[in-house]
Amino acid sequence: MKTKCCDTHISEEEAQNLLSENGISRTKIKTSILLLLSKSKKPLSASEIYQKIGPKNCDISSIWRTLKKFHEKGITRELNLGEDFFRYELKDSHDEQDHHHHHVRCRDCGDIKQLEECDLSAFDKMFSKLGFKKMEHYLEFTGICSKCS
Amino acid sequence: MKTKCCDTHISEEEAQNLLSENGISRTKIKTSILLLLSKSKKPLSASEIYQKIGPKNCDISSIWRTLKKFHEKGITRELNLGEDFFRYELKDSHDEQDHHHHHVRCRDCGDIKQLEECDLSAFDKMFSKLGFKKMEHYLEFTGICSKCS
DNA sequence: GATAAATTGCAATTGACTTGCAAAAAAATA
DNA sequence: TATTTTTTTGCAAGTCAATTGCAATTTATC
Repeated sequence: MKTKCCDTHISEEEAQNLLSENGISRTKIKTSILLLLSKSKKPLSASEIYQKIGPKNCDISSIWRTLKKFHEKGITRELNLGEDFFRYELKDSHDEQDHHHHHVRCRDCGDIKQLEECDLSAFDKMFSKLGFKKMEHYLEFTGICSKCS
Repeated sequence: MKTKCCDTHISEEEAQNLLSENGISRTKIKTSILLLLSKSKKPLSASEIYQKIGPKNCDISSIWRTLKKFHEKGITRELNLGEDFFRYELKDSHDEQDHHHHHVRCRDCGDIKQLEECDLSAFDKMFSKLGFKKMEHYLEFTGICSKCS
């Protein structure tokens, strides 16, 4: 089953299939979180998800456990956009190479936009198109060092 | 006065001058933090600094306040290397353009190395030279959006 | 439908980071 | 140098994201 990270509505049935395919119980909360992530135009934080589901309908700890499990299973990506918390988005499940994209966040209002291209030189034009100024970027690498592999 | 971000020992006097130049009180703690950052081969976290200075010799809140002030004055750079805390390094005080570099962090042992070049295509070679594998990179942008400027 | 396994809510806990306040140290002024 | 003003410090308490133990509930398995 193919899913896209943002702004792609998946049905409740598709969400449940995604859970089954990954050996995860098909519960109300997990389905809801998948639907929310698929509908959102930007990656969501745990507390945003919590607010959307409704504090009466679930506990924040259940959301954290779900997000952790999704991340372990490779269903979602955990993003740090320079805020002091993480955001989560669905991975494209048919994209073996994990063609992740990037985001621009306004340091003033916090608005987040998704970038469609991933060539650094191309970014500049895109930023002016988007109306963004005073760009700063954050680029870091992780890997497995020689001692550990 | 010229300082380099990592692995450059500055003297106590140089550290104190750096403080004065930036209108910051020349206290023992602030001088110590500058010296530690200049000596370290990798960016340091607040708690690493706290351990090195010695918990009996200062309070962690003073370290946080100092790091915050250094950051405000542009003396240091605040880095998020995909951990759940920040690391700090000295900026090169004579580098007007803030030619920041990047880092590789081993997802296994946490070891951090500094990259000397900043051309994305050049990174691949460097990683094999460093013996790093299974690279992942984290690239995000922030800026000021049209609504806010 | 009964049993085993996983998930949930609740409450308590950790760890990064912040803040108010009074005492101590540094800077400014005479 | 002595005195006043300003800044910094330690301590304690607090915030907020994220984690964990446990008993009750739900889902999966047979």
